[in-house]
Amino acid sequence: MRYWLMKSEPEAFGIDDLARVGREPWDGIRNYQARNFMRDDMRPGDLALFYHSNADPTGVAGIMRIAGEARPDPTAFDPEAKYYDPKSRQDAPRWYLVDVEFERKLGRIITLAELRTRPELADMPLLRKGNRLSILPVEPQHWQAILDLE
DNA sequence: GCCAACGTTGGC
DNA sequence: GCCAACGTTGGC
Repeated sequence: MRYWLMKSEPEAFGIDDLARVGREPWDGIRNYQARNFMRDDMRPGDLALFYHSNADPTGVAGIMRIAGEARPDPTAFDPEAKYYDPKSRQDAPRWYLVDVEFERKLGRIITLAELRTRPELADMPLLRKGNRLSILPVEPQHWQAILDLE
């Protein structure tokens, strides 16, 4: 089983929203690296940190479970959708999503600022300068170290 | 709201 | 294939 970190702006969709709906298609990803992680490397049962970006505070807010194999992102086909991409066609989908399930909300937000103070997390891709990827793999030892902060 | 970082697009 | 222009992400 692998571990992941997935970012969302809580103003659009946060951990409380996921707690309410239980399960959600993680749509709107329009970055090839992030897509490849979902399509090629994620498996049902994998766990992911739910990370609040562009938030106050920004940081890890909860845990969710990958609930199924990747499938084409239908919002890419919809001209009315915010993330419509005319280059993604039904017979040749360009963008994919995975469904995620709520696992639990953390007792508190583990902030980005706090993660940055931990030497054992220093080599996490999340903390590398300029990294904007919205889906990232997390090493098991980093996963454990983050949850130990809770 | 600003801006650094960085990915994508498209002209050549 | 290069690279300038442009758009987006996301921290602050």
